[in-house]
Amino acid sequence: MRPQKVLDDEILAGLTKVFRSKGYEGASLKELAEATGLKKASLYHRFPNGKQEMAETVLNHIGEWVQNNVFLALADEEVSPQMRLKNGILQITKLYNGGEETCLLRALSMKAGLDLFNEQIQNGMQDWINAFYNLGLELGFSTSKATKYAVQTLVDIQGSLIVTRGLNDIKIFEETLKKIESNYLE
Amino acid sequence: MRPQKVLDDEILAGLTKVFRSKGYEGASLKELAEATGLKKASLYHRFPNGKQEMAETVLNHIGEWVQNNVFLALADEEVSPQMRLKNGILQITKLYNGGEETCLLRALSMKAGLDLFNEQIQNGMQDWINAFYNLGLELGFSTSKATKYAVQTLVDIQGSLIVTRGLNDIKIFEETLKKIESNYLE
DNA sequence: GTCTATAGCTAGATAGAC
DNA sequence: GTCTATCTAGCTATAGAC
Repeated sequence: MRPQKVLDDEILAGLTKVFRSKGYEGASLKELAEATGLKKASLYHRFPNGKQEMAETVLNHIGEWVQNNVFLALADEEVSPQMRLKNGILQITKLYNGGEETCLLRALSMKAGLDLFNEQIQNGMQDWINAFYNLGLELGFSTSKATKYAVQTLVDIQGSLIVTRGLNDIKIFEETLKKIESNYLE
Repeated sequence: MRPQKVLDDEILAGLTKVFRSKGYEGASLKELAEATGLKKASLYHRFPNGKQEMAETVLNHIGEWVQNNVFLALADEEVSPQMRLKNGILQITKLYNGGEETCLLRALSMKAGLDLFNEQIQNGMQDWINAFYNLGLELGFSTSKATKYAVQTLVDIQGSLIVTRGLNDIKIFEETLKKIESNYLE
């Protein structure tokens, strides 16, 4: 068995970078190949269903990362709800590289991507809301307040990433994370 | 002079619909032609610089609409600041068709579009912030509070449109507009 | 498992008849 | 001003050598 020229992690990192910045239709196989260091044909060996499978794999991989880092921090029963929030927000900062990176769910949310990944996008967003909903309950919120705050938190994250990119001003993302934290803790 | 087969308004409407839903790279000339009712070659007659010019035209056209409707309502000195807000939000609902339509600035905000339309997108977003900043001042806010609220309003609009699409739940957009209104008026 | 080469198609864009 | 026809380049995807 010939050794893999590129490790799986590097492949995933390359695919992720391209899909995040270019979206589904904007990501060409040429770019995906260059970003992973593999040739196009080799990519098809790893992902027989082509571009769609590559995007699905990236979606699942980021989804797992969020589960194992963001949501785990938010639900960690070892520490206080206040501390969970702080830790969760730290993981969110990491996920979006301080506001430099866009959200993959959003990047795949133009018409073509939405049609293909409708379910993953919907579930992914619902998971975010659920994670913050549960945190709200732990902080003593009513169910309706917990829901309201959870939805607003997702709106804040998505909106601030958009505006951060549009205005090329990372402070908007940073301030929004601070606002989310103080929202829950006041 | 041969009569134009399709009125300019219909052409713009078709281009707008496609760019909004598909983004810049996702919008193909085939689709743009079908949506406008013109053949590709005819589109090139109207827009000699091709797809980029079509997107620029749509950007400018929506920008003007926003100026003449949303911002005008928000700045109308004939009525009270409270009423301006109500009217402005009505225009925003119209702009996004109650949450069914995405924001063009966002649709053109993936890498390729950002590179081409950086300036229009940045100016467009800054205009939104300025409009709400001025409204805040009229309501007696300090400059720092007015800035904070204006940025948050843009974040709310962009974020709620994303989450509305992702969850396929238009109530998120509706509730966000209500929240923006009560934010300013309480 | 990776590569070169290429198929088959669609993209954006143009020429020229009417 | 609109059309049919076509160009070239790029796309996704596959074949087959190593």
